[in-house]
Amino acid sequence: MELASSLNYKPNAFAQSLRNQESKIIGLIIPKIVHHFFSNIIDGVINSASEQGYLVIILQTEESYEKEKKQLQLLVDKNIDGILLSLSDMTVQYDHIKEIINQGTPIVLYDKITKSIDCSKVIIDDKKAAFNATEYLIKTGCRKIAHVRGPLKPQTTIDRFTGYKLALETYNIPFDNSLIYLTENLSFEDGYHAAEKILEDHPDVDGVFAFTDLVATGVLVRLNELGIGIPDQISIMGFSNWFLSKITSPSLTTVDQPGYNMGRKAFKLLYNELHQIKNGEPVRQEIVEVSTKIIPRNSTKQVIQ
Amino acid sequence: MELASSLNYKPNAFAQSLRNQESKIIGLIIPKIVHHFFSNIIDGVINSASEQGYLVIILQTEESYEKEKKQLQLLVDKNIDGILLSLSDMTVQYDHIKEIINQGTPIVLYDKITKSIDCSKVIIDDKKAAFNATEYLIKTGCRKIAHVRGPLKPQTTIDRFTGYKLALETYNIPFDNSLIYLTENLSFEDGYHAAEKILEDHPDVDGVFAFTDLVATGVLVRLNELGIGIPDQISIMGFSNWFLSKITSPSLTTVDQPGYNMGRKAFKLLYNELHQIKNGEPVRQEIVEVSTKIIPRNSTKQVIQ
DNA sequence: TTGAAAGCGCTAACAG
DNA sequence: CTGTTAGCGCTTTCAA
Repeated sequence: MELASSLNYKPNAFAQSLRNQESKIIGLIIPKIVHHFFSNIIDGVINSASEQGYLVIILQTEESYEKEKKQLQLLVDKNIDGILLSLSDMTVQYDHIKEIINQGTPIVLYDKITKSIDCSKVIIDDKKAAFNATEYLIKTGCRKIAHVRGPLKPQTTIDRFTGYKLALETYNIPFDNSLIYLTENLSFEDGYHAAEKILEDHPDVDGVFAFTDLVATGVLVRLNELGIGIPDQISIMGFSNWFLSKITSPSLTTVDQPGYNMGRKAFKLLYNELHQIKNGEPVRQEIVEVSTKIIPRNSTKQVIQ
Repeated sequence: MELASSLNYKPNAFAQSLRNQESKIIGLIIPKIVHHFFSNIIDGVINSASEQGYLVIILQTEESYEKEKKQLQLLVDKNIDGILLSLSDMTVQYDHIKEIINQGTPIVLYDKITKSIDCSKVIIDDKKAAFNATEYLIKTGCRKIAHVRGPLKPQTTIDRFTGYKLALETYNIPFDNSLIYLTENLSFEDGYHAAEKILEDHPDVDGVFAFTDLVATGVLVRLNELGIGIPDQISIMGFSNWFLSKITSPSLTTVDQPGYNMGRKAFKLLYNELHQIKNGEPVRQEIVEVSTKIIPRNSTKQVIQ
């Protein structure tokens, strides 16, 4: 041993991997890296992984089903030990994922998940969070609340829409389908244009609940440009607590979605499975729910007591 | 071959790596993932890497010299084929990097570099870009321009400071050291507090050139709060063209620093070296300069013709 | 307790 | 041109 360290011996990672059938590398598949929420996820995953001696390969799906399949295959072909995956918005069929799990590579889903796959997951309760967000708008006096939602298929967009609807029902506000605005890309521009349509269709709207902060920011900037008072005439509620929500004028009230923590939890679940597999223990699927909370800022009015 | 594909044969990546002494994995070391500029870098690197069949392991230094050393070692121990590195702000000594290069793992520096290491680099001309930014403020009528700079040691902060100073000289504006504000973390909060100090020390300042958009945004938000007219009383110039600079009120004039492209170029340089090494060709160091440009927005006045 | 050897799965070299 | 084999460097097993 002394000789080894005096010669500055370092074991060869390839040979170790070949022999032990493990790489100490995991894959992290993300829809889009440049989104603030997802870069927080990456941060959490990388930090907790490195605490356990794992490295992380990152790939993006850019919301494409084909890319999701391709990136998963790349990771499996490299014999990584496990995968953290957030589904692309285009993914509605899950055989490619189930197959990988069946072949022995554990997958943990986070954020954008599906009930159709039996595996560990890290989620937030989107329905509850959207309910709370909408309820908050109602409690600040809003009565005609538009919802700028995302694409039809993903579970998150469905759940947040459902939560919105449920809050209206609970407070006896009639649901009006023409107040629902569908956006495809969940981009700043989508929000920007949605704002115009909302005003055109419903000049008397007094609140907007957007699917995510980026969209909410688009709405906010456009309403500002059009001289609409925020929150006096129209209140805006975002979702995710992106960094930018702190610096809009007025600052954006939003739902905090703790990406860093979700990243850490997701790695933890994967690590546990890896551990169980190595020790020949039965693998326990776990579903961890991370809690959200409303961050009151200045795009909404005071709650009426 | 038919039999192989009918049995769905996939070569074992561990054995391939062991045999060929290459992993087709590269390492990317980044100061802080959650910064918009760096997530663009990641995006560019991952995309161009995957075009050539390479995967990317990402690690952060969080501006710590110790972490930089540690992360480099982790990558080398995993036998990755090469490393893309942006120096931490605390790194002033480069032996750990030179040693890795000497032992045969190619390193390409990007963004935060040093002249002391002889290797391929992707840079912008910080001095020129800062000169242009300051010149732009002068041409819009500013005469008393504060500079919120970063830490003393990194080359980028030095170069941008030098460019600022040079522009003042060129336009016969006396340099005043009390207009230089040092920030340690280059954070939103740093800018926020700097704004207060600037006003306190120099109520007649008419322009602020900040080291980066995050700092500029902090300045902008605080000046807004204090009722200062932007750009009428004080103009603000950022640096990097982060996404958030588009959505501040007023929107922030800034210098576009093309992260995505820099990421692509950096991978390209590394790939070329890898190629040259494999073919036994002499390795050519290259220094690629990516051009920047000013993005005029509403935190500055019109250029006086 | 220490030491030797088999084998992980591939590729490149070499023999037939 | 096809088929066999050595060896990459490690770990684990088995023998001494």
